[in-house]
Amino acid sequence: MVVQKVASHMPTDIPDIVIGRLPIYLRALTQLLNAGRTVTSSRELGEYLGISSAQIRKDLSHFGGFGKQGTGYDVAVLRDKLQQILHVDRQWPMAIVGAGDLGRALAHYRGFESRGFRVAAVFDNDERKVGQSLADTELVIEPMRRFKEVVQANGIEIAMLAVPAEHAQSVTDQLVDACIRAILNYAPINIIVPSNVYVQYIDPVIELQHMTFYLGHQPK
Amino acid sequence: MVVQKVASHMPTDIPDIVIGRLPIYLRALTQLLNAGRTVTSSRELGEYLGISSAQIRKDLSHFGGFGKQGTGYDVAVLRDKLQQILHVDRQWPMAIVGAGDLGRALAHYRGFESRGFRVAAVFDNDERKVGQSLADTELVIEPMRRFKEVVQANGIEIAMLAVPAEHAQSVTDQLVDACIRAILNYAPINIIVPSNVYVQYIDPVIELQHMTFYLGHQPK
DNA sequence: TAGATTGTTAATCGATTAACAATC
DNA sequence: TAGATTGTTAATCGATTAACAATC
Repeated sequence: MVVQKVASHMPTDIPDIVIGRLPIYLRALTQLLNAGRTVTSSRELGEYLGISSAQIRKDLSHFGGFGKQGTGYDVAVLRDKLQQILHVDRQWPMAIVGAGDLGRALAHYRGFESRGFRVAAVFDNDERKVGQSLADTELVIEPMRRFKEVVQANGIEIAMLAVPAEHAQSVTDQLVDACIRAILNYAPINIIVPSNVYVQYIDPVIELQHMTFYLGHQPK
Repeated sequence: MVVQKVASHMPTDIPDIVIGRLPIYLRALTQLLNAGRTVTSSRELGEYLGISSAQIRKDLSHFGGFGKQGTGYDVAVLRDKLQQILHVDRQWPMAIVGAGDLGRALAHYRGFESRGFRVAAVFDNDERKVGQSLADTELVIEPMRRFKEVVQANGIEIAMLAVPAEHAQSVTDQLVDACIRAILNYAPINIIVPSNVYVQYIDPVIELQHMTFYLGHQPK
């Protein structure tokens, strides 16, 4: 999806749709690397991802020439370059807001660390949840009144929003007030933010409905 | 988002990018309806979603004229039309494959029913999990060897894939073998399917990396 | 009626692809 | 060298927007 613009203010002249493909390339390269591959080509990568080789070369050319004629790309080199371009050659501390089933699942997810992120804090306003620690983590659920303080103390700029839809906007306002700059919104609702805050949406139903259009009329 | 094509075989001549926006419109209309609104306009909807009014009118015009000059759109009527177009004027039974934290969070998610979906079965291959029932649901975790049978008995055509990346492809092959036609893949890996199977991806890290590109270089 | 807003056409804008010289 | 593949240019394709007649 990739449906709503990331933000109204784009600090580069590289098309946002190109930026959106870079993480896909990075993920594929990591897979190739794990499979022991050392070189690849735009043709191979394209066939694997269902993207034309020309598009991959064009996308990468916005950032420089990373390949070698006749040979292709060094997988490790290209992965490192993409990590730098996407600024995930470091670990970004993140806040999870909402400690329901989804927030907890995200807190336990082991796939962030290797890809540039780390869950630094979890918040919820339910007093029964505050103070609970999350199994297999160092995390303790904090109350929202401590949000700003904890965010500042940990240099957090990214929040994952996992609260019920009816609270999403008011909680978003708190995130913005605490100078959060990027929000991954799991609530199935549009949120309104200042133009210097980036928002991406994850709503499984949106993706499911996209597919049911094509599935057509006769479910068994 | 919306980065990989939904499928190589498109059964209509309406652009897939248009189809991808319809669920967003539907979600916004439901919100408006919940807020008690009875009419809206392409201008209002567009401002709310950050989309031009012309685009909304153009998108809808692929399916007919649902508005009234001078007045706009009846919210309930347009919502019903979009539900029909997207084939969510019914409930699609779905299988969840993988009963880890994420699979369980999905099984407990209360947001499917009102939007055209229902979790009909949950599967896992871990014998310690098989037979467990999921709190507040009618669901009992089934072993994968029963997948085909349960899928057929329940008329399931959609699966949500929530297994570790290293098992995603082999499990996908099992889904395809059981005639699953649409897969929502939560594993952070590209999966390969026949061209008549639709796949959508949800990978939070992809969305996060899209945003860190813009966040730039100095995390505090 | 006057004001508002649709549905649609044509113009613009931008993204993708094809092709190929350069070169490893 | 011959074969392969890059990076880039120009052509094509497709999506978005502007504009407006129709009309509620």
